[in-house]
This record gives sequence, structure tokens and C-alpha cells, in this order.
Amino acid sequence: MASNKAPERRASIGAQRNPASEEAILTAAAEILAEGGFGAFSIEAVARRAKAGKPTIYRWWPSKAALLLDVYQRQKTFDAQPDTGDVERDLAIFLKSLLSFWAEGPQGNIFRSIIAEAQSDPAAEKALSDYAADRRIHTGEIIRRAQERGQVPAETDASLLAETIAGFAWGRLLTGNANSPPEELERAVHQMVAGIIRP
Amino acid sequence: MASNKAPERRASIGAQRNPASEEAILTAAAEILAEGGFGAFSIEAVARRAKAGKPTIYRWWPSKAALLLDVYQRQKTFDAQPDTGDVERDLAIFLKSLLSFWAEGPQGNIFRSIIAEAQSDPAAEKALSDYAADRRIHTGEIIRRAQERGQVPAETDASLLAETIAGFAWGRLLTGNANSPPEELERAVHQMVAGIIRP
Amino acid sequence: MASNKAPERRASIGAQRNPASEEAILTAAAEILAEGGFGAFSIEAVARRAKAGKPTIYRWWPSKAALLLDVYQRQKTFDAQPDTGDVERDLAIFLKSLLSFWAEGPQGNIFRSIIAEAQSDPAAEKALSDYAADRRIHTGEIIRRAQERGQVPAETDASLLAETIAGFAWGRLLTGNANSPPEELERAVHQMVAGIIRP
Amino acid sequence: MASNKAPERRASIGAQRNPASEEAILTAAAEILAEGGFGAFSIEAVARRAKAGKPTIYRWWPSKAALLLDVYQRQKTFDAQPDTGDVERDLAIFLKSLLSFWAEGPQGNIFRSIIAEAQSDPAAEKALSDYAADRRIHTGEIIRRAQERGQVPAETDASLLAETIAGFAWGRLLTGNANSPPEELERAVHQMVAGIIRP
DNA sequence: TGGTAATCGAGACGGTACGTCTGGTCTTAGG
DNA sequence: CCTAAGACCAGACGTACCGTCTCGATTACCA
Repeated sequence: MASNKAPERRASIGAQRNPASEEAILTAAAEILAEGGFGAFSIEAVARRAKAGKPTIYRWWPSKAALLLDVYQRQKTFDAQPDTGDVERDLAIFLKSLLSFWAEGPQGNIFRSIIAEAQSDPAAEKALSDYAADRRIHTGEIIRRAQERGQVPAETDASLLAETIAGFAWGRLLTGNANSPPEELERAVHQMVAGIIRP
Repeated sequence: MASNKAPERRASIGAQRNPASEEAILTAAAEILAEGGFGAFSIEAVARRAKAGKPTIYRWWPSKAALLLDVYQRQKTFDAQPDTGDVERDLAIFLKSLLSFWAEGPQGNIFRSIIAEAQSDPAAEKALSDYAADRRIHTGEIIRRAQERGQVPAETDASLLAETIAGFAWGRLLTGNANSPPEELERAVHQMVAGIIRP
Repeated sequence: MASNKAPERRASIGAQRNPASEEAILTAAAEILAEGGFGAFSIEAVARRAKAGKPTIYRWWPSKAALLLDVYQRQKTFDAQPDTGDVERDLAIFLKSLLSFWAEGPQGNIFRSIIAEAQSDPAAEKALSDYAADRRIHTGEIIRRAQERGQVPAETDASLLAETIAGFAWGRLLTGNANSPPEELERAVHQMVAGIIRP
Repeated sequence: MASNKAPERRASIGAQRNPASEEAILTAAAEILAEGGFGAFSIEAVARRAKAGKPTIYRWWPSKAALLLDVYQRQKTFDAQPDTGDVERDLAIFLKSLLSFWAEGPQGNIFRSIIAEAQSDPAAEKALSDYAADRRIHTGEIIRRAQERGQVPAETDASLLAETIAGFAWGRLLTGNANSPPEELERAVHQMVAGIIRP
């Protein structure tokens, strides 16, 4: 991605964090995840590619998970807040955008890695849980706007629906099915929104 | 005549798989996962606890993931097929049972490990994807029964709803929130089933 | 060496040693040693190539060393007993023949393997020591003939000279220098026989 | 402030070889060879006894043979250069000293191991061959001194005689007969030096 | 003539060691 | 006090052999 052929040593710049090192490390980590997935991701590999010392990494990121999260948040530019005036359409756009975002760039691989890491590292689990809650609030805005419009009853739990949609997306990502046909996703959203009970 | 120096050794029973070894290995693996989670799970550790040789494990389970799946399927006795005559109630029971099942026994930890492993091992990803599809069919039966009763329209995609519910459960499990208040789960199912659009 | 393309299984011929198996095993062992040296030699490899069961090998040869010795003695056709009437010439012929014999065929590799094995297996050490003593007697005949002719004093220790020559040959073999120029070997023998003290 | 959980650990001393580790590894290796011979010698065992990581060993000694040679040269204090004024006496002292040196200390076992290893590892073979050539030059000095005195003709090949004596000693060592009666060794040297041809 | 006994190939068993990789800690030398 | 570098111990990885065991079959020998 970022070409990295600096022939010169990247020495200390004194008693402070060297932004060039941070940059090189995050870039290297992202490239490794994009190229080889979670299996290829190790602190050793990152240090090797970034031409950094392992302690430099450990100094700033206490765990593999912290580095992963930093990489994800740095890359992440996904911020779909569709507002067509129709909640179903908005949510369908959101879901389709999220899965394409994961399927097309390296971010899908990175986020999968974070989830994987969270299954054995409690700190990563906590971070992931917090991150998910935050995203729920964010996504919930779509629904809250519909509530303000009167399209959705006030007693609807926006967070719970946001969680439902996110859970669906996670399931696809984690089983290697992030690349889903749009119609299917639209159908899924339609069922969530319209319900299935015969009127 | 046969000297009995090591009476507890589990020798070969000829050119065929020894069920006692298989048993010991699966049991050891399950115990390790229950006690220490995925972080403590290694082929070495399993071999040590099962008093088996590493090659014996590799002979029958080509990868860590294969062993994990075997352990999960062996333990798994969760087979809720509630049939109260009301689809929402059935699905709520299903979701609550699944999450309790994961929260209370070791199976939650084991399944989390499988998902984690699937993020770096393509074979595990495939196995997980297949397993999920299979479970979807199984869970879909609840909805198909409702369709036969006329409670749910025939054009509803049962598999997609099953996936939605499963995705929700995965999300809770993977963020360490398998232990959820039942009312919340009921509310989630209610929204999925009844929809959120104002009539 | 012996072509071995028997498509049929080599079954038991009753409660007795099957000569076809013995043959196949010794042939396979010799071929492996000739091709890959001691490093490639393992009971597994022999069993594989001979299409024999490991227990069949262990039944008849209690140790790797026993098999090695059997292979060596089966191959060994070196039996130089030159008798030109001149002891120096006889011994030079003997030494040159021995080293060519080792350098040209597989027997050099096999004998090196036996010596190597003898360094960690006491049984092999004993067998090697006995074998060496036996060969000493054999080689000593050359000198004893010279004593009978009156060319060599009666008090000369024939066995000790035989050992000296054998030791020289071993040294060359074990350092990978079995392929020595004949003149050098003649010079070595000349010094041993004629002495070095100024008359 | 520095937690002292494992005060006896031998940590890194920076980006450079830690002499304490080298010391511990060589000592452990020597002890294992002295106690159990070549059969007990494995990198695992050395690492275990030295409380070192295997990679630390592989970092500095690329092969088992390299470690063996280092151990031998470190132990080796045998440096007999007798100078009595009589070449036969000098050589007899040399041979007797060498075999006692091998028979009494661990060095015999170590050197046997090196020879054994050289039979399957080409690098070890080369190292052994070079080492033997070097020792030949060293031992040859005894003979060259005699040549200067005029006791031995100038045309005598000192290296070849040194090789003869060394070969004799190797033969004894490798067959487990390092512990030889001195008279026998004296007789052997006498024959080599005085020749056997009737005047 | 039928039962016993030893053989055969095959291959699984619990183990040990291999040589490599990574984890996380520590120290150095230089800015 | 930071930086790159890299050594340190620890231990998991997946593979190759070790020597032992049991299997089912195949025969020779003996009752």
C-alpha cells in the first residue's frame, strides 16, 4: 500500500513517540492483514516489515488486540448514514454498504481478526463489546430518525434492531460470506422491518 | 508372562483406530476448552492431558479446527425444537435456550473457539459455514411449522429469519454477552417477528 | 539392485521365517545405505521399501546395528589375500584394494554406518570390535607368510601391524577420504614396513 | 519496581551474545556426553539441562556437529609435545597420553560422538577432516624435530606417520578399547618406527 | 483332517526429538 | 527517555522415527 523503501534507519527523535514509527507499524500491520489474514498476523511479522523493534510495538500497544483495533479504526472510513426518508431502504443500504465495505477492502479481514482475537483475549473482548455498542448507537440513528418522522413507533428498541442487523452482517463475514447478493440482503432487511406475522 | 510395568498405557489395538484414544483425546480437549478457553487450547496440551502422542491426534484430526468441531458436535446436545403453537413464543424459547446453553456449559467457549479458528483457517471456515447452514435448516423448521399452520405467509424466507436469529446469538456470544436477560431476548424476537413498521 | 516389482503380497509361509522377506529387507537396507548413507537409514524406511512390517524386521534383527552388520557381511566380497612373495607389496595391494572397495561400492557407506552406530550402541560396539579382531587375524596372514619366508622376524607382532594398517584405512574412510591416491598409500605402507629410523 | 518473579532466569544482555548462556550450554552438553554418551545427546536435552531455549542453541551452533566440536575443543587440554630427544620415545608418550586422555575424561566420549556425527552430516565430516589435518601437523612436529636432529631422514613423510599413529588411536577408541596396556602401545610405536623388515 | 502356532503385512499406539516460529521481556548503544 | 536491534527463555508447531502392540490372513506342523 504505502511504499516503504526507506533505506535509512529510523532513529529515536528524543524522549517522545516517533510518529514515523507509529505510521510504519500501523501500515505494516494493515498490509499483513490485507495480504495474509489473521493467520499471518504476528507482532514479529509486523516488527519485521515495519523495521521496528518489538519493544517499540509493545510500548505503544499493550496487546495484539490493541494494535488490531488501532489498525481498524485508522482504516475505517465506513460511515454510511443513508437518509432516503424510508427506514427500510435506509437500513438495506446500510447493510449492503457494510458488507461490500468488508468484502472489497482489507477492512473485512481486519475486523474478522479483531473478533477472533477477542475470543481469547479478555481485553480485546471488552474493546470489541464497547466498539459494537458504539456502532449500535450510530446505526440506531437511522431508526430514530424514522421514529421522529413517525414511520416507526416510539416504543421500538432502535438499539436492538441495530444489533440484529449487525449480527446478521457479522454472521456473513465470519463464515466467509461477506460477498452476498444484494437482493438477499434486501429481503433480510424487509423481513426484519415488516415482520413475518400474517396480518 | 506379559510384564506389567505400565498397566495404564493405552496401546494399539491393531491397524485400526483405537476408540479409547479417541475418547480420551476428545474428553481432554473439551476439558481444556472448558477450563482455559481457546487461549489454553493447543495440540500439545491436549496430547499431554489425554496421555496421547501428538501424531495420534494429527493422524485423525488434520487440524486444530477439525478437533474443535468434533469436540463441539460430541458435546452438543442442544436440540430445542419448541412447538407451542405460536411462532414467536417458539423462537423466543429457542433463542433463550441457545444462549443459556452457551452461557452455562463449556459449549459456549468451544463454539467461540471454532469461530475464532475459522478466521485464520480456510478449512475451519468452510466447516463452520456448512455447519451454520445445517443449523439454519434445523431452526427453520420452527418457522415452517408456522407456515403450515397458516400463522406465517408461505413466501417468508424461513432460512433468512433463522440466520437473523442465529446472527443475533453469535453477536452476544462473541462479545461475551451470552448471559442476557430473557426479557431482552423476547423483545428482540418480538421485533423480528412483528416488524417495526407502524401499521 | 535386485528388481523387486512383485505386485503380490508376501504373505506368511507358515510358522517359519520367510526367506523372501529376509531377502527383501536386506536388499532394501543395502539400497538405502548406498543411496542416502547412514542419515537416510531407518527401520521405517527399510520396512517401507521392502514392503515389510516393522515387527518382521524387529523379529529377526534386534537392533539397527544387527541389521547393518548383516547387510555388510552379505555384501562383502572383499577378500584380498595377495601373495607376491614381498610383504610390502602384499600389504600395499591390500590397503589399496580395501580403500577402493570402500570408495567404489556401497560397502564403504555401510561400514561407516556400522562404526557410527557402534558409538552409541554397546552391542554394536562389541560386534564391531569382534569383527575387527577377526579381520586382524585374516590380514595378519600376509605377515605370517612373510615370517615363514624369513622376510620378517618371528618376534614381529603381526596382529599389531594389521591393526595399524586397518586404523589407517578407517581414518581415511571416516573423514571421507577413502578415495586416496595409490602412491600415497604405497608410501604409507613403505614407512610402516621399513621404519623411519636412520640406519 | 522491577518485579522479581523469576530471579534465576538468564535474560538477554542486549543485542549481543550472552556468554553466560554459551557457558551454560557448553557445560550442559559436555555433561550429557560424559554421562550418557552420544545416544543421550540431543539438542532438546542440552536446552533442558542448560535451561536455555532451543533457538538460542540453533542461533549459535547451526548443527549438532558444530556444538560437539565446540564442546570438544573447549575441553581439550591435551597438548602433549614430548621432547625427550628420542623420536620413538616421544611418539610412544604421545600415543599413550592420547589414549589415556580419551579413556579417563569425557573427551573420549565426545570425540567418538563427533566421528559418529560425521558419518551422516557432511559438514561434520568436513570439520572432522580439517581438524584431523590440523592435528597431523601438530603431531608431525615431533617427527620434524627428529629430522632436524638427524635421527630421521629428511625424506620421511612426517604427516603420514602422524596419520598412522592417529589412525591406530582412533581404531582403539572407536571399538571401545581406548584403555590399552602401555606396553602394547609401545610395541606398536616401535614397529612403526623401526620397521619390520629384517635388516 | 482339523486345530494350533508361528509367520506375514499393515498400521495404530505413546513417545522423543527434530528444527522453526512466535510470544513477551530485557539490555544495549545511539540520538 | 525514546529508538532500532536483537538476544533471552519458553513452549507450540507439525513431522519423522522409535520400539511395541494387535489385527486378520496365511500356512506348516502335529495330533
